Amino acid sequence: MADGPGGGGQRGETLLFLTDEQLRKAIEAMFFAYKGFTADPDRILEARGYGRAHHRAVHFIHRSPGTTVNNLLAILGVTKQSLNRVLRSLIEDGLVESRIGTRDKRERHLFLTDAGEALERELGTAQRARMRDAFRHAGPEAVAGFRTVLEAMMDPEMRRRYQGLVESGQ
Amino acid sequence: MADGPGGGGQRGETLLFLTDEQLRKAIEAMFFAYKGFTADPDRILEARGYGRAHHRAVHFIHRSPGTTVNNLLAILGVTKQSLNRVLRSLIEDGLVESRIGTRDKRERHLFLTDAGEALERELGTAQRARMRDAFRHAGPEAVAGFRTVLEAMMDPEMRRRYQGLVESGQ
DNA sequence: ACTTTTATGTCAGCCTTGTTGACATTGCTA
DNA sequence: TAGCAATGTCAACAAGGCTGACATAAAAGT
Repeated sequence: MADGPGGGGQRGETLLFLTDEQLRKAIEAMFFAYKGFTADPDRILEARGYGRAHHRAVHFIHRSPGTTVNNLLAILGVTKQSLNRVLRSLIEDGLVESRIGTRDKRERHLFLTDAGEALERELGTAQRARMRDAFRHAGPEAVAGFRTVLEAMMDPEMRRRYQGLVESGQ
Repeated sequence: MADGPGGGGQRGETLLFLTDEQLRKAIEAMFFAYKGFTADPDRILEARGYGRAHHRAVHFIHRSPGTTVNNLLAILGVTKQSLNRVLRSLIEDGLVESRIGTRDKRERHLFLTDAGEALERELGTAQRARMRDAFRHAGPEAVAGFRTVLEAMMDPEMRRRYQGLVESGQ
């Protein structure tokens, strides 16, 4: 009972006394933080006539070069029609290249062109800068806690996918 | 140098060695977690023919009953036309009540009706349950870190607004 | 060999939710 | 009384979700 705010014991099966009020604050924090999280890329994208959907596509193609359309669909969790609209404009603008698969010729493998990499760098640099500043202000223990909570908040399937991405790089 | 991943010293002016790789993981965690964060409310809203914008309006009216339209505009960060569309449907459906201000009769003070409170409860319960589960799995230190990082990630103006909300309840 | 399934692309149309610009009303304030 | 503030509303547009339907090519199964 002398555990400080939130009470508790060990990680994993902790007994936390969380009031609705505390949870509501966390919910609002998530809302406001996500606004900040997307603010910088949004500004850059707007100048180019792109939106958040383009950013997501560029990001995941950059981090997994050669990924297939189906892979991307699963990660982004949108319909192929929605993704295709975005992908088409990126290909037309010369930011993404789509190569027919060698093993399976039905698949399209997606790559960023030099121009695509340049945009990714611009977006990623801005977003990482914000994240880095937040991390520096919060300190290392906070960063660890942040990642832990975020992972616990994901849908199980997304968490699996996220952790798969983290470990294997594909 | 035996500080574990991320290195570092004390909070506030910590020296963190953050690789782009680590930051990219955090960025993806934020993306996937936000999906989970909104997933449950989205399902409930869809059944009622509402969207996320309705949820946000209902949430902030619930937490600050009697708030004005201008207040809500500032918190949500959208145009009045966009908010008005959502607000109008909520009022028409009898979830929100708009009362003319007594001191300043130009202002409209917004309240949830019983039906509005019922919807808020349904949405809030689902979202808090997810947050609570995530917090329990992560443990108290993680929760503190989570909140700290989120706050640091907000735009300064939004952080001011958020902290104002937290402390005064208005 | 034939059939089915898979991967992808595309067209059309709809919805929510954001935007800008213009304009009207009411009421506070200088 | 003039001007500014708070709100509502109309119109038009864009991004990015969605569904449904259909087409093609290639792999896989029988």
